[in-house]
Amino acid sequence: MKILIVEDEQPLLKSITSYFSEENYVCEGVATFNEAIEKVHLYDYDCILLDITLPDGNGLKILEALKAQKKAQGVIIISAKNSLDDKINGLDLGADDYLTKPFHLSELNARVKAVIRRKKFDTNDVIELGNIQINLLQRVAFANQTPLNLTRKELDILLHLIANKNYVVSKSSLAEQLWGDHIDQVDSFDFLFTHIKNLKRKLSGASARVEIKTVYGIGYQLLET
Amino acid sequence: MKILIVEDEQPLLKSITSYFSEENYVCEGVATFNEAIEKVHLYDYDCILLDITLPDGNGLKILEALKAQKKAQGVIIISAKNSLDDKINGLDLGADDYLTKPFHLSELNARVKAVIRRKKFDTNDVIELGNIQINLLQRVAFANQTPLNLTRKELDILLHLIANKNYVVSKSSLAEQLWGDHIDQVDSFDFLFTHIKNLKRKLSGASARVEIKTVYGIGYQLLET
DNA sequence: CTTCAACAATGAGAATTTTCATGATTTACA
DNA sequence: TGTAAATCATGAAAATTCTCATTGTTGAAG
Repeated sequence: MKILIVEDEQPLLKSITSYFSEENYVCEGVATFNEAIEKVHLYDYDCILLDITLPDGNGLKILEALKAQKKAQGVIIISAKNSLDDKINGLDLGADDYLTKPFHLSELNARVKAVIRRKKFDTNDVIELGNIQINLLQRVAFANQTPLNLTRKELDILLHLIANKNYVVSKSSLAEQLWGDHIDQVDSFDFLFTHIKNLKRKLSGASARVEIKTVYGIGYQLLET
Repeated sequence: MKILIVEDEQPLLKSITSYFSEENYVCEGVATFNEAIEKVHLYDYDCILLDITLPDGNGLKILEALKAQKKAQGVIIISAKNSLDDKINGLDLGADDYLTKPFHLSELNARVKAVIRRKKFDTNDVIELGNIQINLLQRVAFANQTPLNLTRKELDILLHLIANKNYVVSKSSLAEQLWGDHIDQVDSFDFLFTHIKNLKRKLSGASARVEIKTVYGIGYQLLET
């Protein structure tokens, strides 16, 4: 997951960046209107955190620019508490969520997760990746026309990996996805290993053109092949 | 679950009330400061939705009153969009969440759920009910000192029933609790019946002083005996 | 008071999930 | 490099969860 943080207050920018880096996001932070415009044209992000009160231009302009190119990233607007009317404008212009300062980083985190999820999955009921197709409504997956017969947990893992395609997903992130907040510190990832093994077997058995690469000590990474 | 809605705009009050009734909450709605104060002193609520711009007094006063008596209900403040500074005051005065108009009822619903959950469970790691004890951290349950050996799903069901003690919990509500948003419309509750059966067996087997009463056509209800 | 249809309980078996013991790989570091 | 410790893969067994067929119950309508 890659996010762009547009924020002119340096301390806040730093704390957001370090928080989300900690959460295993790839973060880029910029402090000015021009940098933001440039980044947005050059790279793809999964989510953009946008402070709309920038010194060299109104952040809403960036929102318009984002809408013009139609990439699939989510946008969360951050604003100072005295500019609330921007909320209406921002949401109208296509932002996905809105947060006023001051806020807790955990709240921002929750919203980023929600926005990314919505963007990735909610709109289309069928996900395609390489020769894999997943019908989210029926929760069934195919590789070429043939069903993969994934179990619930296997599908959950696959979806989480697809949502973070090309990025390394930590074991604890996967565990959280599978088990919600039931357990804070999982003492063993045995069950994960097993599910990953079975998932890999089914995928390669159906000659799916994806690879689940294991990243030693960290987690797993899904790549198209 | 019982909630009090304090809101002077009649149409909004009605729509909130009907929405949450639909969601199987017991709702009471009042439109004035005095009514609210009275209700709050007479009854216990799990959550109070509080519009702080009332005609006959500032809603924040109610918050103070709530803090004075220390019942365990959650409070969510609702305010018009131009009174944002109330947010700080409200949260300082002990509100649990804050929402500005206009909002989606589903968002309000999500926050109510979150607040109730936090209030019910997060603070103390051990729940007691009758002769039942549940350690939430280890997720183990006892009746008198002996372990009930509940499985994950059984414990989830029991917790959801305890959270709604004395109220009838619909089957779909339980199913959602067990399965998250995986399935929208469950076609069969067979798995629920089975888990309930096993849970009942384990509870009575350990002579726990609670009863899971089945409410024909609706769901289940947990009572102390 | 019956009868009927919808709903719920039950037990058995199938499928999935989890645990565990063992063996293979990777990495750090001497 | 070589070795040890940590991490991961694997297969089999145990535990849990889910499905299904059957039986029992409930409440509404005649």
